[in-house]
Amino acid sequence: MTYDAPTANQRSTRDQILDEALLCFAQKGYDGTSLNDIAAGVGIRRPSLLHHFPSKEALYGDVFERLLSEWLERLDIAVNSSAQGWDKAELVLRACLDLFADTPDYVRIMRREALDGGVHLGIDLSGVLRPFFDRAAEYLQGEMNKGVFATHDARHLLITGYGAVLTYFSDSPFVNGLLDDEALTPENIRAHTEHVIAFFRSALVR
Amino acid sequence: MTYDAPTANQRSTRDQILDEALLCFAQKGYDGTSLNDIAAGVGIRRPSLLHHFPSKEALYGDVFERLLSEWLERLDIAVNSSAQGWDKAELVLRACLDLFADTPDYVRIMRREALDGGVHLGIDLSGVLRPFFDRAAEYLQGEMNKGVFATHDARHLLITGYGAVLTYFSDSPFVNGLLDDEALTPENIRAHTEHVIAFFRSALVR
DNA sequence: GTCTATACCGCGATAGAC
DNA sequence: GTCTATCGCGGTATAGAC
Repeated sequence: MTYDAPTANQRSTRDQILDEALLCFAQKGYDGTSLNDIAAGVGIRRPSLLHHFPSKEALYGDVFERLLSEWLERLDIAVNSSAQGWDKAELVLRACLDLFADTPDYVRIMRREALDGGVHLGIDLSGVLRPFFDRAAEYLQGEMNKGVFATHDARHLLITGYGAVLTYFSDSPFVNGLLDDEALTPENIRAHTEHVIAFFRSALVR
Repeated sequence: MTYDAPTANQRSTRDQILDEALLCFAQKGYDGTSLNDIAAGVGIRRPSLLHHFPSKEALYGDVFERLLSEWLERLDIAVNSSAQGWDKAELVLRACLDLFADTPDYVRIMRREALDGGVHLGIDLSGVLRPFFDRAAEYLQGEMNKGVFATHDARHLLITGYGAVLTYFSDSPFVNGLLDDEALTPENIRAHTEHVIAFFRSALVR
């Protein structure tokens, strides 16, 4: 029998902290989360946590950065695909919905940041997403002008879409109560995803 | 000249506290708001504030109760109107959108509570809104069955609508950045309201 | 009804031993 | 890399004077 090397599926302490921080920040928000909560979840003490990250703010920043890079990566693939018309819009919708289904905690943090106006981040969140927003608005407007999509205000349509896509996941504790069922079961997530796709399709495609 | 009675437009200290608390809780959340913040906004000291409300939680509860009663009151009027078909759906949408346009802070608190799952309230928030939700789902399903509305999953449609109606107001700091303009100017609110109405109309009415 | 003073706790952060 | 110990700050809440 060989020497006990760390098993491959054993994550590093730093990654465990990032995972636990994601969970706590998503559930209780920045101010509602203490470093004690996170450290306890990992099984270490608070000073040990601060050995890996210089401050609470820095830890939060790293959590958010991971979120944002995954989101932008998936968005990039969908946006740069060769699909046309509705197919492309559906690809973008699914890219977001699938990511959010995989990691609903991302959505809750994202929503909290939108509510707070990004005060906990050094970066300008809207600024980062603005290029995607403007490009999407241009695309929608183009398809409307060609008569492929029904006519709506492209920018307000995007905001409505943003709200529709995020809400089911971000407000899942509330949705649980409305549905009297767990919102985030695979079946319910699937049902909601297909609903959102069909709904936007029926509003846009003539 | 008569004796200096409190002028009519001078609100009581208690009401001033409720107003300031609404503002703070909406902007910074429950955990992000200190009683010092609220007291300072009113121009009194923290202990004086605790003379009017027994605790932070009780104050928050009163703020939320005021919000909820106004919302339910406006919803009741719309729901019990004699309108039929799309007209009734539009009345309900406008009842919410108009209230939220008047007091966007209500929306931000409501959203924060939905995110947190109602932990700061003694009441069951979803439980209070559930009767409206169920009744609305029945109505939509009935109109779909009659062929007045296009067919969608009624309950998921309501959640999508909830998200679309709240998001523009709740996430206004983020929307500011996307639009590169103040989301909550009267003109922009009006544009968004009309967009949401038209959008849902085009998805539902055949 | 508002004030001062204070008790008590948990927070983020630092220093230094092992 | 993790720990104990400690600091300073700000939080909620209470007691009592005016």
